[in-house]
Amino acid sequence: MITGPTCVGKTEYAINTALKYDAEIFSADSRQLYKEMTIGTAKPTPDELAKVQHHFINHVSVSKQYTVGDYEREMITTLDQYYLKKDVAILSGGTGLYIDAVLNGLDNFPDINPQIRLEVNTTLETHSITALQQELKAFDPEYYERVDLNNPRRLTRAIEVIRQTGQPYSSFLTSASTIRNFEAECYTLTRDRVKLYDRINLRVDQMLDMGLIEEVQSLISFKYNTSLQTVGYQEIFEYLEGNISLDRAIELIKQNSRRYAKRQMTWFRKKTDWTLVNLD
RNA sequence: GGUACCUUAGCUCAGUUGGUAGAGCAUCGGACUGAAAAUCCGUGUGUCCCCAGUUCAAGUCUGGGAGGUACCA
Repeated sequence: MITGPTCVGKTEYAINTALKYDAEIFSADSRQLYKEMTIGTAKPTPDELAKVQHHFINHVSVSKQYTVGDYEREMITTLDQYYLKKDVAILSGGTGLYIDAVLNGLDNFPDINPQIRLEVNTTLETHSITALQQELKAFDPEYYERVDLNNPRRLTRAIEVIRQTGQPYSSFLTSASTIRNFEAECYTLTRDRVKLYDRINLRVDQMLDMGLIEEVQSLISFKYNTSLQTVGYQEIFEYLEGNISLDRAIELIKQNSRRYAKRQMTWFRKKTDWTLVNLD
């Protein structure tokens, strides 16, 4: 497994590693999954994709709602098949939750009726987050004590599970790792902070040269889909709608990419058994 | 050259009647179990431009200086 913050150089490193071990690459990137998002997600180039077989890149359409659960199930099925013919697989990407899902598995949750999520979101909008907090306190006091009570995403998730199943959300959490039929060697790529930020800034400028604005323009009808809740896209939407200048949009993309990188590093820092590789 | 206004955190700025300073953003740190490039939480000792004066006490009042902006010549 190869990970690291955005723009650290995972793509190249993964390809070289894959070539060395005669392996194929399995992406753990929640945005490169989408077919229509290419420039803004810094996907591997066609040349790079041709060098090594890639999986889970250009995997679904932006119009689809794709979840970590979908990802875990499909990945495990795909890997089971893959290991019949090859010994080494390279898992590469920067989405920490997706990596955990593959390596350790998620707990089993029932499928949620989409109608229920809509209802929970309606509660959130028509009342306030307080209503969700109270509901959580009543039906899952244990989780109520632990969650960020101001985090609407976390509360809606917990409440939708509670409403769907009639059981506390926390009752589904076991924190037990799923036993996989493979062994993982984990590497976190890093760079000096300042150099990483320089690379991010440069790459954003390159995305613009490659036609980021046109790509975002073509996706404007999907603006509210989960897939498009993505750095590089939301800012350009704002520019296209005349809310901010292009310079401001570019500045924001750089800044939000930096913050994203920082959040990734926070996530990876906890994984003390992963080997750090400084590329500087 | 004259007049007015401005100079406080990396940036934009608040600072009431004098009691040694605080917001937003940035930065930095953290959380994270099917929306995760999402979402949420926490984080501010800075020659208050400089020098002198008044005062028990000056970011705040007075004088001088430096820099900036606008208008008038």
